[in-house]
Amino acid sequence: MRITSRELAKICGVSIGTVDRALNNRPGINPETKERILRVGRELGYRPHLVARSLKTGKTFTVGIVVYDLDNRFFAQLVNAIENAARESEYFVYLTLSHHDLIRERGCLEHLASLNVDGVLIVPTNKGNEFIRFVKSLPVPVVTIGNRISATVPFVGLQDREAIRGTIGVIANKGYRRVIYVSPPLSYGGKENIYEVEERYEGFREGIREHSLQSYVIRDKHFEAALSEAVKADGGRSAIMCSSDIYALECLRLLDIWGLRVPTDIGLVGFDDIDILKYVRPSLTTISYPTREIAREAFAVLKVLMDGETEACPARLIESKLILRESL
Amino acid sequence: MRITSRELAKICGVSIGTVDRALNNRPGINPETKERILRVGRELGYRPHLVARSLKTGKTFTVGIVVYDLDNRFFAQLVNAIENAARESEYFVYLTLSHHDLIRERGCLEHLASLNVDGVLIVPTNKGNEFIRFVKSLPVPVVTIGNRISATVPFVGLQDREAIRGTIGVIANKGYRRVIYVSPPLSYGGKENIYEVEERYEGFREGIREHSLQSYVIRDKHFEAALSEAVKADGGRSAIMCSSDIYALECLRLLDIWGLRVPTDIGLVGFDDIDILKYVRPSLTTISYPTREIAREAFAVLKVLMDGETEACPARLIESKLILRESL
DNA sequence: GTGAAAGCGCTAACAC
DNA sequence: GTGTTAGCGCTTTCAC
Repeated sequence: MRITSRELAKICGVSIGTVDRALNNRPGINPETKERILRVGRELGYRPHLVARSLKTGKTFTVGIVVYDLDNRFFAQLVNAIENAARESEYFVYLTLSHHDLIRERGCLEHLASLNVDGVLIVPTNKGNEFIRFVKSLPVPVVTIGNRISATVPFVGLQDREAIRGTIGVIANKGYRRVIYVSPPLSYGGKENIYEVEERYEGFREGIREHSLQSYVIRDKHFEAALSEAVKADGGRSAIMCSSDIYALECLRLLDIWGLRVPTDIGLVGFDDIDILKYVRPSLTTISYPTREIAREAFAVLKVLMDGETEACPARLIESKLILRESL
Repeated sequence: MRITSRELAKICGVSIGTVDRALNNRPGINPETKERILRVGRELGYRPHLVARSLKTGKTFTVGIVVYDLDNRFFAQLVNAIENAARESEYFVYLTLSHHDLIRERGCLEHLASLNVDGVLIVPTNKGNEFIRFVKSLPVPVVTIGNRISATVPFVGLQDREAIRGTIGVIANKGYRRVIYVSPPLSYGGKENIYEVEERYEGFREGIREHSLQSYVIRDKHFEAALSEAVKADGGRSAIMCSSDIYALECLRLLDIWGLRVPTDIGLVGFDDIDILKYVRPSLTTISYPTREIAREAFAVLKVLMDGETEACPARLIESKLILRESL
């Protein structure tokens, strides 16, 4: 059923070394011998046994990915783009899902290490010194995406803070005097890594300060009541800044129910530029999230590390831009 | 950095065989010895070398997945659910994307075979005898999902045909006299496997026949012009049946532009029940696509095959149901 | 230009 | 209860 290089050697009446030279384009082989071996190999459906090769060479040409899940569009696109980038460099990907679970995430990393992947790309849920030490103890290079865990661990992410701060500026310039910030927490208890959420919030605060605007912050998961109160409160022309498009869509739905028109009565800005926005009216002003670029960059950074660069701790911040549509 | 079982044995002053007994819960070892080995192993960060284990045992506890891409929600959810199902059985997943490319898909399968995965789950793009032979020649069990390639290859999919046929019945009962079927092709040239698309179309034709309705079929990729003509044509109260929600949303957008009200002027039904529908108004009547169930079932089927069942060629058709909302 | 042999880290069969 | 050994399929070094 499955033929080994040793068997192929026997069949061709040559040594296993010669078969290896033929199969892997190594020098020092008679072209005719090579041709014959390759032909027979093809006929017999010889397939290299990558597990055996890896054991010998120590390379698996595999990268491990750890993300929360793929129900989230962002992660799906990210993994998609990583697979593409990896494939271009002849790497294949092991996919593991952490489900935003601290223990499970560590399990994923342990397992990937045991599998001898050449590198790992992770959107981390864990944070803190102990985790940083753990990550550094792994025998493979790890690049974090989105949620930074340390300046000493390679990272690729978005300029979240600058993006929101700049957007608040645009909001101010458009004459809004008050911004309602909607950012339900991804997690409770403070154990999870919500670096990106925090960065966005910091950007909001900076923007508010810079432009002396009024602000109202909603961080409850069930934000309907809070939002209702916020929009009713008087304080000048208001805009809602959401930390993600999903919340913005939810706001849009609620505002519609309450009979408030966007952007006439109130402005609305999202974050992520998810693809379903084109089916929504009024069209949503949002901040782009260049997932593909992040994925490419993350793989590129990992590649450098996998290729032997051990001293560097690269970090890249990808720029995002405001996409002005009808809702602001 | 990385410690092997042989080194661990030396450090503990025992043989490698004893270490193996300790690490893998094998009988015939003094509990104290075992405890000591485990403790030292933990302290030194011993991690089993899964590549070496696989080479020896022939099992990798890995399944390969081949899908078009993850930008498509359906595939993302499918892969997500497969990863979950696999993990429950202690399997990990290799993810490969075919991008609906015939050659690349074969490459994915070849590679997965070389990697010695224990099984493969694939939503195939290829079809035809030659491909069927190729799939059967692989040294690992393969389960096809969605697009069937042969009754002799394990398959898990949806009852597409019955679902649409039944839906046409509901449309007829609601008094519609004419159904416009919108199903832009996924591919051209007839080389690609569009089994599911074909099944849906067959279901449509059967339904039309059963209920003696008028029909109008649109299969162009750019269907705006055709749809415009179709809705203008007279022929009694009409409903649009789309082969996927994405097209239904597109139709909704166009109908809105043309000033046609749904469902007052025209009915509309989608397929897949994608999650963004809740942000759309009028809410869309659609046919469910129980992705999770399909994924679970597919993995379950594969598991049986991986566990040694070689004679059977299981096939499962998952039921889907019509979800009545405002648009019909 | 080709062959022989060692060994990657593990498991499993067998010996004691 | 523990040790020894062969070998999974490949790559790589060295000898001829």
